Amino acid sequence: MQIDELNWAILTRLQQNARYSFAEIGREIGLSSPAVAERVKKMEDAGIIKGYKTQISYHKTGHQLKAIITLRAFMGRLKPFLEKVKEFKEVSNCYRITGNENIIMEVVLRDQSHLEEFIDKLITYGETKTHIVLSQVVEFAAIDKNRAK
Amino acid sequence: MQIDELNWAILTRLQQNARYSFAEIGREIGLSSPAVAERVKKMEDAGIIKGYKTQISYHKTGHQLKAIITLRAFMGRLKPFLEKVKEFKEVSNCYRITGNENIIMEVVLRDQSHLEEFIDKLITYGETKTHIVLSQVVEFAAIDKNRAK
DNA sequence: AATGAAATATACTCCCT
DNA sequence: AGGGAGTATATTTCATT
Repeated sequence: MQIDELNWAILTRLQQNARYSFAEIGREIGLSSPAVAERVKKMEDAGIIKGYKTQISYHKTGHQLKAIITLRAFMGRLKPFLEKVKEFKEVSNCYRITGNENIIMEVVLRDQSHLEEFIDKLITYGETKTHIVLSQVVEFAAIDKNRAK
Repeated sequence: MQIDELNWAILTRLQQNARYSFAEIGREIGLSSPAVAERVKKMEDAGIIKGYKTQISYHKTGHQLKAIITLRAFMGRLKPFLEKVKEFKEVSNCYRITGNENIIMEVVLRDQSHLEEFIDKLITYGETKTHIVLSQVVEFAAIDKNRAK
């Protein structure tokens, strides 16, 4: 499925604010609201739009720290980890990557003792390296048509 | 600001789907829609809710690869990098972290030549290490009340 | 802080082009 | 693929408790 100018205009707005109304988007790009709704529906069905998420502050929900943890899995322990990681509520994002480490994850934690606990849960799977997040410089930047320039 | 049971119930639903209507949330948790709207407004004002984002497929928007790149900045080059990184459209997320590397970023790229180009842009700022993302095991997991258990 | 009601706005469905 | 009309639903505002 191709993404034309109008669909990019829609995607730009929905990435900014997922609660943008179809009517408002339509007004801005010169389309009726059913037309916007139909385009959005098609982009959802095509998998271009994957979902609508609310970002919440980890800090204001009682979590003092965010960390990036890499894992270099022991022989035969990668698969069990991949099964288990979905159950770890601390993990916001987890990627399988190339390189010396197999896994990189973003975790949100109550405090340092919670970090300690969490690292302990990982030791049966592999060697870990922990990096505490000091600040977030860029957060969830939108993908735009000209990203690839 | 405290987050009571009802607010957690709202946050859970909005994290699942940012386009959930207040009326529907209200029906599920036993509140009128103005009550839900008011609670959401307060959580926005308090900074608990930071925004509503649409997730789009980088693959289906013409980007073949995602990578995690770490940067170990040269002396005096961290600050210039922090200014500049916001302009790099390739960067979705960028964190300042503790440890041997100062910076970790998630980047979305057209193809390998685009990766090469991008790494070239970074060489004046520091040493980089690149990890190609093979798959995403956990994506944007919701923060829930019991994450911290 | 929540409700119910009224006014406004939006979304959805259907038909037409 | 989009417009327009009609209906249903949602949001917003406000008075009340």
